Amino acid sequence: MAKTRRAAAAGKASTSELGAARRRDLLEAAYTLIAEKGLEGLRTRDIAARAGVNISTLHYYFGTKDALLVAIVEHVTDKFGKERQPAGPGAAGAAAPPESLRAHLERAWRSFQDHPHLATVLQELSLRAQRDPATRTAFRAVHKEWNRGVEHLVRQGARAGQLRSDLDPRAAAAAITSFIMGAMLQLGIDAGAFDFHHVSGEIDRWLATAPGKPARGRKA
Amino acid sequence: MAKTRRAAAAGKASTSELGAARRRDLLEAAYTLIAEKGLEGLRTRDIAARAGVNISTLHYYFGTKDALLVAIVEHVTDKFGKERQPAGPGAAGAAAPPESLRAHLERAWRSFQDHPHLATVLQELSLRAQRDPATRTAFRAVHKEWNRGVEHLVRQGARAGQLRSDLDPRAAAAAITSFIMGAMLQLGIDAGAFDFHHVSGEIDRWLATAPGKPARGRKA
Amino acid sequence: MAKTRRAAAAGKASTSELGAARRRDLLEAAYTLIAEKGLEGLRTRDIAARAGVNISTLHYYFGTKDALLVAIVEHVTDKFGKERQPAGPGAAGAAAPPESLRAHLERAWRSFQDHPHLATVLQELSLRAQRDPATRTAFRAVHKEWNRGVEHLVRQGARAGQLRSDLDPRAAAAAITSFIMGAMLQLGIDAGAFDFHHVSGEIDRWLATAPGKPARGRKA
Amino acid sequence: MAKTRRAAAAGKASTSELGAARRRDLLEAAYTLIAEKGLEGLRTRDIAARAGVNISTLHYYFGTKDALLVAIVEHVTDKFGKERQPAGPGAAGAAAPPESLRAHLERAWRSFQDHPHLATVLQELSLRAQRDPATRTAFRAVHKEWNRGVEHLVRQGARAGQLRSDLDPRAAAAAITSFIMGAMLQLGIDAGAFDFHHVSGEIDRWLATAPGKPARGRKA
DNA sequence: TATGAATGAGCCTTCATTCAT
DNA sequence: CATGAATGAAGGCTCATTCAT
Repeated sequence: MAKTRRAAAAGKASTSELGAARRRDLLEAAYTLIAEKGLEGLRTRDIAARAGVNISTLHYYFGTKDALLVAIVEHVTDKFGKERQPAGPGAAGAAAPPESLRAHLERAWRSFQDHPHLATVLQELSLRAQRDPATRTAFRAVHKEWNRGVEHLVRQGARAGQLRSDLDPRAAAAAITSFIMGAMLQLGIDAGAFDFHHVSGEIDRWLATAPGKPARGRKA
Repeated sequence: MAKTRRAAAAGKASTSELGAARRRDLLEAAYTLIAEKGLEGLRTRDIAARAGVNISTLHYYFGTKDALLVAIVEHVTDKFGKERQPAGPGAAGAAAPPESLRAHLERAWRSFQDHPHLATVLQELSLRAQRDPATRTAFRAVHKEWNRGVEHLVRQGARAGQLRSDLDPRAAAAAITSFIMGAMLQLGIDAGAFDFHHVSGEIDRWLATAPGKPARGRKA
Repeated sequence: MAKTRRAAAAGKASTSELGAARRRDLLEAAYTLIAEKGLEGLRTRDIAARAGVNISTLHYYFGTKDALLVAIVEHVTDKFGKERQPAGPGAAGAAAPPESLRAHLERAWRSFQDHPHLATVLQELSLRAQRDPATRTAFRAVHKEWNRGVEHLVRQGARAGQLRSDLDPRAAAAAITSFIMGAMLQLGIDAGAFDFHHVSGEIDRWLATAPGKPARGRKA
Repeated sequence: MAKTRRAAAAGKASTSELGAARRRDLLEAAYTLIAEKGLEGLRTRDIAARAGVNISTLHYYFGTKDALLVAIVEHVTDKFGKERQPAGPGAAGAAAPPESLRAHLERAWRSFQDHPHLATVLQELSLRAQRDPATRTAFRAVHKEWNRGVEHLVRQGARAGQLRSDLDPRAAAAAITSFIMGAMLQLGIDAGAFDFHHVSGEIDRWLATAPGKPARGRKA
């Protein structure tokens, strides 16, 4: 792998409804397996088996393992995007009350809770992105969009008086997204020693207008 | 790999001075290669080749690739530990003036700058730790020590009046270390869109007693 | 195959006596299999099996199927060279009586008779040489040497008064070697319709000084 | 391939005009690809692609790759036959002046020059014929016809007094056709070291009545 | 202590072929 | 007639590991 000898000749295959379904099945299978075994332990045979198709079918749809991996990024983007949708700038147009930063952190947390694989897969892909240009390109979009979303939240919070007015929205967003990613990493290493709720509460307090009392948690 | 067919029978070999040197050479070679190719692309043959020994020699010293990987964690711990030493709790006993949080962030940053491989290797191992118990166990120590170090810093900063007094030191430390790890990840994906200095400055401002004006940076 | 992704990293492996033997075994196995199944049907697994070693051993010694194929050319060169040795320019230095052209043709014929695979393998490689530069380079040497040998024969024959004096030795040699190769091809297609003895006798007669009577053969 | 699991059930399909055209397109595509990539590199998908049809269509018309290959022989026979037509026995009935042997060689040469693929394909099929009975059977006809044609030429030349009277027409024809085939092989290996014109001139001289002076060519 | 040689298990990919539409 | 989708059976190659020396 790694050095794609032949640019994926396939990928075009998804004309029919059924073809699209097969593609989704394969991507979903790959997604789950990445979470379970890591990219290091990902085998095309296993993907095909879990999707209930022959391994040749996988190549028929994606051509190459590398190509499938790139497609996975988009797949995850969709998954992840849907989770964060309510916070997206687009949703802000409605009369819906702006979501607080705290709520965003909570929802991000819940999202990872509900989709236990998401965090792992995201990290795996992040790492791969550092070495593989194709993955990187595809992955940047996710990050940009995510950062922009949080930036928007911060701006709203500040305007609404919920957050300190001296915040640099862009930098704050970068800090927050970084924190979330790092938190996932630490949780993976030592779930018992890291209380997401508690820590995210602390962060919220840093940014809040009225500095409430520090929460007394059992661990942090 | 993964399922070690035969528990590492070796590992005992490091009695002599020369043996210890060979071990170090191999570990250093592995360390560099992990940074360059990732765990996914790590090959025992390459490690041996870079260390200038036969591949059998590698197995003589480490028995198994898995065993070598565990040893790598300790190796990295040492490396990383030395970098952070001045900030370590142990160093606090001296009369040395307490380091500011800002300084810590800056130094962490510089440390990654000086050792460009460190961040990558740390991430790779973090990810592996999530799946491999042996790695996890070995890796937890690093994180715990690191978190404790930062916690100590926060406590000092608060006591010295440089940081807000209402901080939860433990949670703050967890947040900060998480941020640093996440920042490394984001930097790997899109170095151009992430200004570590600027963002860490923002964080520093959140925790500082006197909320200075937000820095006007080009990007964040 | 075809486009060697990685230039054969191996090939160096033949230091010891035993290693050289393994190499020879593998080449001999490949040689036989090419004759039996053709290059089209040549499988590395079969080669290894016939040589009585694991397929990995084959790659240990040759690195690539392509590399092995190039090595085969040299192997065949040796085989073929030994057969033609008496006619070689080098052998002419001795007091040995010069070999007649007829004798050369006869011996070439007997050589192919004794080594039934030789002709087939030679043809397969000739064909491959037209497309693969590596094979071509290695194969040109054989042809050049062969042509030179026959040219020498013609010159000697003319000088000795056995062959017509107006021959262009170089052109005659080219014609003769071409004839032999083409004859092998025709024999492969329709052995019953091609009597090598008879035809080569005819050619000999064309070049001879005293035009003897045409041989009355059963078929030609 | 090789061992056809299911005897070609198709092949019957060519009733309509359009069907015949499709067949021709596919054969022509296969013919070109054999010349370009060799039988070893011939892929049914490539053939279909070059013919502008789906790969299933190929199987609809020929059933099997093997069957298509047999059909190719006939296709080539036609092609080759048309080129040699003026020299064919059939054409001899007319009052057309008999073609000289030299002219035949020249024309054969020009034919290969004009149809650069022909020689290659012929050789590929010759080789295949040695192993595959079906191909062999189909291919023998071509050779027989060709040999008979040349034999006819020789006979005419002798009768007309242009060629030596002591020739064995059958053997001479076999020698000449063998030479041509071998020459094609050598040309493929080392075009720079083989001057067809010069060499065929030499042969012509051997057979001619009046032994002219050997041509002084640059190379042979 | 160190290594050259050898291997078993497995990986990604290819390709001729089939079948429902 | 023609095709898109799917597959079984390899095929070349890799890699961690072993073992005699």
